[in-house]
Amino acid sequence: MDSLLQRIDQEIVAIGGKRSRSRAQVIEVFFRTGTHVTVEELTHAVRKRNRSVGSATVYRTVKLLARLDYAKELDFGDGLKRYESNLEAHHDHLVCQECGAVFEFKEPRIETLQEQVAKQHGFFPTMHRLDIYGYCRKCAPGDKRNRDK
Amino acid sequence: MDSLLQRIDQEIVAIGGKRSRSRAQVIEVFFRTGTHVTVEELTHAVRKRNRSVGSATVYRTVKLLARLDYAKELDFGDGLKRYESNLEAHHDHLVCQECGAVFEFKEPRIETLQEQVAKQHGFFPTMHRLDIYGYCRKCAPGDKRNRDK
DNA sequence: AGTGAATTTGAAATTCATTATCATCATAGG
DNA sequence: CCTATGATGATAATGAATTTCAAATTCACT
Repeated sequence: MDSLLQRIDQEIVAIGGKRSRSRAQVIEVFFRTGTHVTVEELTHAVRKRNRSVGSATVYRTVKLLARLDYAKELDFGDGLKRYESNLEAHHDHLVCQECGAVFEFKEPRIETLQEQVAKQHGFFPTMHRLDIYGYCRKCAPGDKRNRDK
Repeated sequence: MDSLLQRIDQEIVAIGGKRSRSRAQVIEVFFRTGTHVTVEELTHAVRKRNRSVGSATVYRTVKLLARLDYAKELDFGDGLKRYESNLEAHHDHLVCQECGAVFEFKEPRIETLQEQVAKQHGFFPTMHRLDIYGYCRKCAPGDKRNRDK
């Protein structure tokens, strides 16, 4: 964990940046925090440690992590962006439309098919996003009345 | 096409709405327009016929179509929502990060795997979104220098 | 055709996440 | 210790999307 922070610090220096206390705190909390965080959530978590950190810094830091490929930007269509660590292997998401819970899954066969499809279209993929929306076990509707809310 | 508009009109009446000239124009242009339109594009297209249509009406109409399941809301992560007709069979998207072109594809085997995955997690899927980002044939980079822009 | 209740409209105002601005502060190299 | 420059945090600005509201339109009922 510390070595991760060091590594990131080095990369920041390498692109002409300086170290800073606030940013280091944001980064550490980000990697410790559960995944799929919104900036607001992350800001709140960081402020528990250091009340003075402004949300602009959190926005900047999380964008920086995404630029350095340590974080991935997610968007589940509810109007706010979420971020997750990009250290773990690639995975996709199951998003519950009722309670907002997000589950992760891996399915290498889907990845394979995606590459095939891209190739068929003369397309050079750099990344993809697969989100499955629906109802998790807890929120599963016995009937369909929930649907239209 | 006319029967489609009639059918939609009937549904609107069924949920307590009234017919209106502007909305009918928006709906017609929407179904005639190429797919993946932004609200801005659609507004512009509608105004060619009827200068007086306001963008609020376009926003409202396209939301209404989505509610009635005639349109699908898309989001390719560039900050604006896009809409496409929901009449055609389901398909997914290849999005070029360079020129913004969007290509559609169908891959039933991916759909099947998605349902398997959902079932494995006790998840009840209602829809999904698969977007593959990368470079289309035209924008394909010979080297990797394009990547970071 | 006329009336009235209800919906829709377009313009403008508002909302809200995100980004930019800017004066001040912190960092790091000399 | 000095200085140049990047980073910060408060605040203002941006921009897509939504809401407000008075005026216009629709439509069921005469």
